[in-house]
Amino acid sequence: MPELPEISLFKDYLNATSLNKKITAIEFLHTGSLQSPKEEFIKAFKGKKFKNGIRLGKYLLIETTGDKALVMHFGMTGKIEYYKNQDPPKYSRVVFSFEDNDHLAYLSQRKLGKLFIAEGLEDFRESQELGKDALELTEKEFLELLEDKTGSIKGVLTDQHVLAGIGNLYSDEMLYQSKIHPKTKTNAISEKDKKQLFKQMKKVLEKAIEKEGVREDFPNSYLIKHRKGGKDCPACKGKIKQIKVSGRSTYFCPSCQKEEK
DNA sequence: CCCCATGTTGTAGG
DNA sequence: TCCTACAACATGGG
Repeated sequence: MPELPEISLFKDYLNATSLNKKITAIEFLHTGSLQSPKEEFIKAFKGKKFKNGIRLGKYLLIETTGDKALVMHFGMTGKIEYYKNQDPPKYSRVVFSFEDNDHLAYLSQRKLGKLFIAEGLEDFRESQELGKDALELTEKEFLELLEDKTGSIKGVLTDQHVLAGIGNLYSDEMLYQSKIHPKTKTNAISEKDKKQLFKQMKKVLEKAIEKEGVREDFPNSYLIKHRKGGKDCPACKGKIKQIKVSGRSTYFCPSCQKEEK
């Protein structure tokens, strides 16, 4: 699930369920995601409370009553699940148990997610060399970021070091909504189109948060509902095409999104 | 069996 | 330096 909109939902979910309760135990069903030894996690978080979840690109940073923050990354298939009185959900890798006997599980089916211990928000941002969050960017900053880039626009949008939060699914969507071919060289895009892309970037991310990432609930004019090679483009009745851009499967409409070089 | 999947990272080459 | 292609990680679904 996890690009910026999904992490935003995880953040709200965490803040609604798991704050201000003492963590009485941390159980590790699989340690592959840990970026520090598990003893360090126990030392940093056992006996502490989660105070506040903050989204940072595709990362969820959780401030605690201790002096360390817990950071979750979800890879391609991760999520969190709050539960009580039952076995951990399938694919649970780490389980935090609270003083009221409820639990928060960190799940990662494909084990591509990561858990970090961080000093704080800025510190973590720097250590990961993360770009500014896509939802916090101003138009001016966005235009400046694209300024000197020669690579494909899709590659730039999904480069977390340039701007943080956009992945494969939603980059295709905002390019489709902006009628820009994903392979277009970034510095070949007109000022007008870049401003349009900025607008669509915000709109698409906000719409996805509003719809809670549920594909079926998006407007029919969204590519996400037709994201498969050979399907009809909702705007022009052409066929959606699949290609590879920046190593990722990319879907677009060849007649709406003309390739300009 | 094959290919595909909302991510990241390291390597090799132009 | 910057960019692209590709493999690797690990697992499940069609």
